[in-house]
Amino acid sequence: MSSIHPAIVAQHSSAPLPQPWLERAWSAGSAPRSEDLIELIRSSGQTARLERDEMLFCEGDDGEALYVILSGTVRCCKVLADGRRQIIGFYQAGDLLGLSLGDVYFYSAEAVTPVRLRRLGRVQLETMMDERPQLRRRLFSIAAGELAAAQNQMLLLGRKTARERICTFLLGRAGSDGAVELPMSRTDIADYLGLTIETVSRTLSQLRSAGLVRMSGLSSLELTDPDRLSDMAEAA
Amino acid sequence: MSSIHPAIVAQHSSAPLPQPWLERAWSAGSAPRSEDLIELIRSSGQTARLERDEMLFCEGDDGEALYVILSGTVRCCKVLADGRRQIIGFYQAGDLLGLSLGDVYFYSAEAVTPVRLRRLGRVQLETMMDERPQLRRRLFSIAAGELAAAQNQMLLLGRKTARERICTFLLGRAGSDGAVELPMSRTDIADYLGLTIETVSRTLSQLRSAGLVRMSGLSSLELTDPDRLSDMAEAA
DNA sequence: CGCATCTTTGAGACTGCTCAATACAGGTGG
DNA sequence: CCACCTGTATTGAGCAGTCTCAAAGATGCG
Repeated sequence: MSSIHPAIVAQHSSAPLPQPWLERAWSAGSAPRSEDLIELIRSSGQTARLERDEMLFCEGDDGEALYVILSGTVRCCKVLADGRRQIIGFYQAGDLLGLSLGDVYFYSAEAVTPVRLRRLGRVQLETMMDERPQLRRRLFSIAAGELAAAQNQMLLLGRKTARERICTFLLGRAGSDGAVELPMSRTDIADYLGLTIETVSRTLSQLRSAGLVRMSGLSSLELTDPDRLSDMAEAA
Repeated sequence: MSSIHPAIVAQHSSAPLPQPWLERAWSAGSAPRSEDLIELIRSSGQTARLERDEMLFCEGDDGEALYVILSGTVRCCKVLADGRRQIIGFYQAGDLLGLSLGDVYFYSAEAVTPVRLRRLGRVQLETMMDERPQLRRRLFSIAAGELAAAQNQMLLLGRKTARERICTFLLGRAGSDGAVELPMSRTDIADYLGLTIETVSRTLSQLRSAGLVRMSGLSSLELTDPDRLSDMAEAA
């Protein structure tokens, strides 16, 4: 049950920081996430890298560090004894991982794509939090956003139809131009939305037939009618 | 994967504070929730009361206060345009409400039973947090627990069968003696577990026929075989 | 005691799942 | 560069668990 630990490579780079996933999923969000926090952690942590499908940490491991993703996509998941899996969320550049710094991590984190990230030890983090009220508030606010996202997902999983789930998912990942990148597999999408891969695939095909999305390759598509899609996301 | 052991729970001198829901749902929890925080808020807030079904705050309202429940049960829920409802959680004496102090509340809070609670303004809370590192850590830890509970619920809603959901729910609410109090209606339970009232009712009847629970009235039952129930909670 | 509400039980329908076959994409070697 | 091969995605047919609709049985309140 211990995680494979990635090589820690002391290395700096200043890649662009795309909008974090949370910002979009959390429409009622408080202040826009400032980059200072991320900069701070980036500058005080160590860099790590993950291969595709490599595990960053495992459910049950000691929660010893907070991570900032510099590039790539990470999935966090919980698994039942018989293998059924629920993906808690996908995280991308600018997002924080392992925020629930209890004694242990409550979920496993794995790389969907190759990932670069920075690691900040728990002690170091707590020191920083004690010293900087502003950082503290920001982290609290990010945790609140995470909670709000989780609750939205509970609504989706508990009460939405397959089509609504897919539409919600696509809208949540769409850029302002309607482009959607899906670096994760259909299986990952299914496990995130509480469906099977077949249902995901079928539903996407339906949306395509209905002229709501245009698909260009397996991992990228375009929303051609976001308004209608938006209606479909919340009402059958 | 067997039984849950709510071992702890020492006797408290004054008001009997039932174990907060979080403690039980969050098996991997950090330090047991100390009462000092609750005492602190209790002593600095104003008391409020709610009638049955009365609303404390509504999704979208300004998140101006944190509440501690003194007695009674509260449900927090999110609702879709067409009325479908998802209950995010049930909260009881000792639990905190409105922790996600963003600008607005992300869900509505309503009284399941008559409720007494204490209210602490946001400004007041932030002052207290700045002054007391320990309080701060505790609140952060509680928020983390809330997040963990939400993620467990995502697993339940996304991947568990009706029977598994009911079993998980019952185990989560059982005292050490196997007694379960259900102050909420079947509709509330259904909306919490992502089911319909009929399915809830049928499943409870099945468990009773199978000799796993004994029902004494609508709102209270007893787990007669927690181990078997526990198996059922995670595997069909 | 009577009424309104909630719960339980039943029968049938439907969404999404399972199992199975085909199609596609990406990488490998000739 | 193309044929091959493996893993993933799509499509199809049938099934099952849960939902819907409906009625009867409890419960609680005035």
